[in-house]
Amino acid sequence: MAQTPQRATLVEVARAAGTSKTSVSRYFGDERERLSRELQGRIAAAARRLGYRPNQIARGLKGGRSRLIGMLVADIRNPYSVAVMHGVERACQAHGYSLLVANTDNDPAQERRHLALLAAYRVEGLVINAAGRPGRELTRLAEQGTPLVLLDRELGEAPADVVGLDNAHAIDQALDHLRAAGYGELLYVSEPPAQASSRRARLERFRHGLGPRGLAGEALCLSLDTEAAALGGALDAFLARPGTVPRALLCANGNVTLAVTRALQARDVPLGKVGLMGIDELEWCALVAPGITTLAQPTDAIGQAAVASLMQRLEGAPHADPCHRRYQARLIPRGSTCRPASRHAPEQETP
Amino acid sequence: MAQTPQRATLVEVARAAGTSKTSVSRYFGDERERLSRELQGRIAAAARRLGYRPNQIARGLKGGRSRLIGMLVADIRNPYSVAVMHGVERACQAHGYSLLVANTDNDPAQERRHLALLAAYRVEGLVINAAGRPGRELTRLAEQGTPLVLLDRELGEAPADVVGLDNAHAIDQALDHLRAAGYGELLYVSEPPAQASSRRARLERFRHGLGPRGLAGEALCLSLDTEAAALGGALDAFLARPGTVPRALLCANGNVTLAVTRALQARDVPLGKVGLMGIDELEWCALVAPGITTLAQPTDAIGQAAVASLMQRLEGAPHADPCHRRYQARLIPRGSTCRPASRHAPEQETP
DNA sequence: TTGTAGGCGTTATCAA
DNA sequence: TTGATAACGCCTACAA
Repeated sequence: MAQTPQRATLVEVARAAGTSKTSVSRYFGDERERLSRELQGRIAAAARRLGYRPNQIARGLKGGRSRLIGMLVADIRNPYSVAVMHGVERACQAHGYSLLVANTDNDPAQERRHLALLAAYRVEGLVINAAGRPGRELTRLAEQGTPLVLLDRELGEAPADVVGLDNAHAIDQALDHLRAAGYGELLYVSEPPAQASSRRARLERFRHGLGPRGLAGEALCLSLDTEAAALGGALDAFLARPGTVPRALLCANGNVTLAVTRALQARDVPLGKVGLMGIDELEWCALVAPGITTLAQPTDAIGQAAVASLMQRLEGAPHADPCHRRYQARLIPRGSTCRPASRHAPEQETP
Repeated sequence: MAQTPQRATLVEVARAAGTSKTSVSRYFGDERERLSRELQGRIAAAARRLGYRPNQIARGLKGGRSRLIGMLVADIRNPYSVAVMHGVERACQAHGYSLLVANTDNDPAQERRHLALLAAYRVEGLVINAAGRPGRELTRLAEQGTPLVLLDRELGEAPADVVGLDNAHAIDQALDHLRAAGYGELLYVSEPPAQASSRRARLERFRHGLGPRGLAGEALCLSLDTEAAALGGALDAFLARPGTVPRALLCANGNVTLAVTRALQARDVPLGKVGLMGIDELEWCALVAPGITTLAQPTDAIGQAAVASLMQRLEGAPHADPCHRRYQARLIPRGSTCRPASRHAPEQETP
């Protein structure tokens, strides 16, 4: 019971197999072929008997290769973040890396701390899905040679690849869809754009996309955490406005869709009569009657692309110019954008 | 641009500050007070100038303390898992540890691989929310002194603490609530119980809890991945059964609730007339009209308790007997368990 | 208060 | 095909 067989080390295996550290190291490295069949057998037996596992920490120390990728996530409970993270993790694994995840809960202080931590573990690359406030820290990391990938936000300061949604096109898709469905007056609801470039990109495209399509509309930016009450008021005002043009709400992301749906339900507003559409597909969007129209992001592809980008710089051209990879959203039309009056065939899903 | 200032090391800082490795080590360790104010200043300046960050990998090598906690998650896209993970991560951080997350996608092969990986990184403790198939690996880890905590499943083979829901009491709460709401015939829907002890515990309690309450019912166990079609058939059969006793469905976890809700909606079954209740609170349960009654798990507390358990063994009594921590669910009554006919005041939420 | 020397488990560079 | 030996960056006696 109190017996603690201690973790076996390379030397112990070597001793047990009657050989040298070097050979054992070669066996567990990628040079197994250089060893005689017989030696291989002895080492294998000894290792199994002792339950030996190479110490990745020591390994990382020597080679300077931690085989770790870090990921900074602003909100780990956000389904979008998790979906992307899933793609990132699978891709890391496929490349022989492990993923060290740090959640910041949208707190700049934690962001800074976690960034330092990831640096301390000598992650070989970094996927960032957070505000990126500590631009200085990031810049230094980049200068020291750590490849950076930003998810859905540009930082300007640090040289980094960017992977994310084609925001402009996504907004275009939304506007086109809403117009085709007969809605003429829109309210765009977003979280504060200051914190993320993708929010700015979407907001801007919304504002500029109205006129050319003959749509009216305005944007509402608020923090879901601190200004929840304001949302209700704004919705009331929007819905009570005089006029007969059909109105619709466009939600800038999944969190907003959730908050708006709650607010509408609290007001007994039937979905569809007032249009509702959101960026980000969530598992429940089909369940809330009559179904909420969404633009689904290819989260898995985005995650994989992020890692691919890191790998490229890790193995290939570390100092190539930053590149952008923009992915297309997929429209999933549902009842929340079919006006009961003029219900017509829903658009086709983009394949 | 092509300038790569390389990462600074302890020795370089020492040289730059005109002192020895030891003092710099002390400065960044927990012995800053032993240094003269003046030396502290020199070291601080040099470190800042060089952008020095202690290498956690090297640090871990010497002391054998990686300051890493590992977490094995069966399905990282499951909101329950993520919620617990959130608690785990925060707790780790509070104790000065980082969390290395490994997602297995419910695949035993990946589970084995990831377990080996976590071991290779010398995680000091392990939180396990997966099938735990490789019992041998776990047993060895435990024998080698790595504290283990199982989330919501017992393994028997390995000595490990268990943290999770008080399954028996949760089922009791569900049965009591459904009976009080006037439902007399129940269908319990669960994923295959073979893979997790908590599923077995819930299932068993369900079966034994019917009689004493004068309820009729049966259980349906199927894999949501491979037997989705069977679910629809079983629901049809249950709903079409002759008799007038009000019927209700009890879902063993959030995934089941989602699948069942989809199936009911595809059949245009109004919630409430047929009762629906699920274990696990999900953000959309309030949104699907008339609201789905759930039993919420205290995920944050569970996550924190898991880490607390690890810390206790890490710092205190490593070989104490395995202990169980069971947390109570909180009933959130909603419209899906109010029969339209005999609608009565909803029960009070447990605080 | 400060410094010296050795070692943690591994890989890499030699030489045999 | 094998092995001795020196790093890797840090921590920790021990000594001054």
